Amino acid sequence: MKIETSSKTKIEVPGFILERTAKRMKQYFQRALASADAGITIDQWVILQQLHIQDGLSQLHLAKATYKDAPTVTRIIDLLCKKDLTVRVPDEADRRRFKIQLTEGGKAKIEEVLPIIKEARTVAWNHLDDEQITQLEVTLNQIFDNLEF
Amino acid sequence: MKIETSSKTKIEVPGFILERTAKRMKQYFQRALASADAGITIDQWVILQQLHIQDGLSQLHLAKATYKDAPTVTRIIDLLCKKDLTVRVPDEADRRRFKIQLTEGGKAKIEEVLPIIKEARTVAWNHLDDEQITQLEVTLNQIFDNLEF
DNA sequence: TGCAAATAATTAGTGTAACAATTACTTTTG
DNA sequence: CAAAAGTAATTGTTACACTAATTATTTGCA
Repeated sequence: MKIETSSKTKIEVPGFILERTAKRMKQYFQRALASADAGITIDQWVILQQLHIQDGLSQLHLAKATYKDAPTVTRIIDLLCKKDLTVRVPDEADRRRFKIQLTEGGKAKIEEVLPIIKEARTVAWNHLDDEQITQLEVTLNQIFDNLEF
Repeated sequence: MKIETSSKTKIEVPGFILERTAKRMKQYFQRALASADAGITIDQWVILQQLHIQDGLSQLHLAKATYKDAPTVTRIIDLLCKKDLTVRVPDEADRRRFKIQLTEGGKAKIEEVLPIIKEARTVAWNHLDDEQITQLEVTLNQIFDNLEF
C-alpha cells in the first residue's frame, strides 16, 4: 500500500509546513553536529552561541534570549558544566543568581563548531535569494507576534 | 539588568527565527487545547487528523504522513488507545502490522477539537494575505527540500 | 521596618523526538 | 524451498518542552 499524497489525503496547511520544516532543519543541524563528533546538541549550541555574544548571563537571561524555559536552561547548563564548557559563578549582587560563563574549553568548542553550523546554514538557504529570506523573516515574525500571549 | 536585544547581542538569523516561530505556534495550539480541556496534545491531534483524512493506516504510514518517526508514533498510538480514541486492529494480510482506526469516541473528539484548531489558525495567520502565505509555503518547502537526506 | 509579593533556580512528572537495537514477520533470490 | 534481506512495530536511552511546586533570596509597600 502506498501512502497517498494528494491534498485530500495529506495534511497540507501552512502550520504543518512550518512545523515540518523547522523539525527537519533542527534534525539536519543535529546530524551535522553528530557526524562531526561535536559532542553537543543543537540546543546546547544555541546556549553556547548566546554566551559567545554576551558572556556571564544569568540562566533567566539565557532563557529569554533563546526562548527556552527556565527548567530547560537549568538542565542544559547542567550538561554544559558537566562537559566543562561553562561554569556557574555565584552572583555576589544577588545570591539567587548565577553568572554563566564560558570556560576556555567552551570558547574552543565554539570555534570548533561554528564552521559546521555555517556550512549547514549554506545548505539550508540554498536556492533562496536575499529578498526571499527577508520576506520569510518578515512573515515568520508576523506570525510570532500574532501568537504573543 | 536588562537583556540586550540589538543585533550584536541577540541571535537573529533565519534559522533561529524559524525555530522560535514554530515553537511558539506549537505552544499556542497546545495551550488552546489545554484551556478547552480537550484532553489531547497537539501531536496526538495531528495523528487523529490524519486518521480523519484516511482511517485504518498502519503506524508506519502515519509516521510518513506526519513526519514523525516510528517509535514516536508507537507511543502516541499507545496514548490514544489508552484514551479509547483509536484501536489497533491486526492486519490479517500482514501480521506485522496494525490498522489504526478511530473509535466513535475518536471521531467525536475530532468534531470537538476541530473548531479550536480552526480558531487558533485564524489567529496565527492574522495580518497575512494569501500571497504572503503562498510565498511562505514556497520558501519553507524549498528549505525542506534543501535539507533532504 | 516588617511582611507579602516577586524573582531565580531547581525538581518532579508527562509528552515528544532522535537514535540504536530487538523481535517478529514477509519478501527476495539463489 | 531455505537463507538472506527487508519491513513493522516495539523498547531503551538521552534530551528538550511545558506545567506545577519548592526553596532561597530580594523587593515593594503599608
